[in-house]
Amino acid sequence: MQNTPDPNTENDMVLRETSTTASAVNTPAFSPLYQQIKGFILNSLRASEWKPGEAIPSETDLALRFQVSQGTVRKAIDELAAENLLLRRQGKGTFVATHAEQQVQFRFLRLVPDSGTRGSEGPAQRDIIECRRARASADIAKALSLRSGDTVLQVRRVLSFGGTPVILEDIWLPAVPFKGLTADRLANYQGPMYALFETEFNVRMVRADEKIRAVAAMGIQATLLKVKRNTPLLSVERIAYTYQNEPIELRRGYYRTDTHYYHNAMN
Amino acid sequence: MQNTPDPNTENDMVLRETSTTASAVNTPAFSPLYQQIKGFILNSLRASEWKPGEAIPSETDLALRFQVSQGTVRKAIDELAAENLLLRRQGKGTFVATHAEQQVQFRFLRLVPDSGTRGSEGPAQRDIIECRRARASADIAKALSLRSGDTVLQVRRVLSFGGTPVILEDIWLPAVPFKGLTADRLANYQGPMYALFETEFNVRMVRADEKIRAVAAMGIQATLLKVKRNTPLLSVERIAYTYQNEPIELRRGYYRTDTHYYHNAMN
DNA sequence: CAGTGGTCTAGACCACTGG
DNA sequence: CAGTGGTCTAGACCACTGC
Repeated sequence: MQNTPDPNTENDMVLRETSTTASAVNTPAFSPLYQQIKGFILNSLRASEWKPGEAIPSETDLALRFQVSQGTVRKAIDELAAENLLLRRQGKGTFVATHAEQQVQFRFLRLVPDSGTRGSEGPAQRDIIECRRARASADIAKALSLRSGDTVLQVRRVLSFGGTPVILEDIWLPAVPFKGLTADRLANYQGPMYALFETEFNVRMVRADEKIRAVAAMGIQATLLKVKRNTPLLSVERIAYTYQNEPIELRRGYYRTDTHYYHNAMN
Repeated sequence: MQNTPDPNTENDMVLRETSTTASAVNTPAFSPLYQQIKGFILNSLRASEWKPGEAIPSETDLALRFQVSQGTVRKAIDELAAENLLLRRQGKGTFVATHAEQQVQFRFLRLVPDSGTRGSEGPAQRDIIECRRARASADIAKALSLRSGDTVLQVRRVLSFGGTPVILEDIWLPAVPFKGLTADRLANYQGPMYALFETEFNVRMVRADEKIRAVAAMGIQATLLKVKRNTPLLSVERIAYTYQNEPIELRRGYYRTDTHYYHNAMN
């Protein structure tokens, strides 16, 4: 195979067809090979062809499959690894990232204790206050790309560290992909909720957006977090996305920041 | 030049000397070539050999200089670009990142208005309330890696959007690198403060850590931000770092979050 | 030991910028 | 047009893992 891909080569795995037609105006739409391979891998991930924690085919495998050089596959995987979708382990292989791994657990939880690091307080105590089916209000529906009135699951829980309640969260999930989720299931599962979502519902959280505000604790919040009314709390509204930027979870959290702080590292 | 670097080759720019001695035990300390090149570039940046906004030598230049292939230089630059230290522009060159660029302005300010995007409210109004020399207290000194009692500059300012005060900030800077900084200089400068630091004091902010809490507005804060006492405010403590992870600024901000929110995008 | 990812090369060609 | 970064190749060898 020459340096310049030969358009006449057949059986070329559908790739390499960037802007062949060269018709009239515009439509350059140049898309590098590695981007196309990235797209293919992304599709396989989305289709759960390779599951979180499993290894994907080796670089040489994929290179053969796509009829490209290893370096090209490598660049595609590099980008996916940089986006935390894949995890490379030298000598072993490339693996689909998962929230179940010890190291990257609570990847989206930025609250850390004033002294010590996360985990130094021991495991969090998790109390499910509520778990019920409901109809999506307009704002919930909008956040989750649903229609108003669609069925959603609503979960309310409190996380405590060392016996002190620190986080109160209301979580909304579209009912369809999470069919069968119950309070029991949540309460009995060890490990992060997002790990449960992966193993039980084939939903992997890939990205999240948070809007953070300072608010005064209202009645329920004050009660559940055991603080006085009007205590300042951090309000954290999170929308989490799966592959392809589909919103799949809305979470409204209230954090006590008298013993913890929200940490944001910016590069 | 063969594929395997020949240790006998002379005049090799000090590079390529990873673990030649191969003495007794351990000390593998394998360091890839591209890491060494990355280190060299980092040193040049630190030494202000190439200034923010300027182009660094081309990839082919650097490859010749280090006697390595272009791909190796490329990988070094790739990583630095991913860390936002360099900025690649196809057809033009690779540039030292700067806070003066329109696109990446306010890279560390995560507060955005509830409606519209940042900047949609027009430029911020900046009022310098105070700018004075002081002695570093224990906690300030610790944050800036100084000794208690060392001279620091303290700046207090208010940022307003559409006439409403939204941000109150206290800023501490070590006096030495910022010699000559005055309230006038700050007040008259157009553009982000970090851009001023680059051009006037050769200090480039490269990374920052923020600790975020919800607090109740105290007297001074309430007055300057024109809110009632005890209004919940976002407390944002930032430590900004230059190259080599030297802390160079401590900033304690109080943000009103009734019309704005702190945005955190997590990958 | 074979198999994986990680580094490095030398060279070709493409896409973009500006004079 | 020359010069820059961006893509791609084919092949070599290194570092690490586990059987």
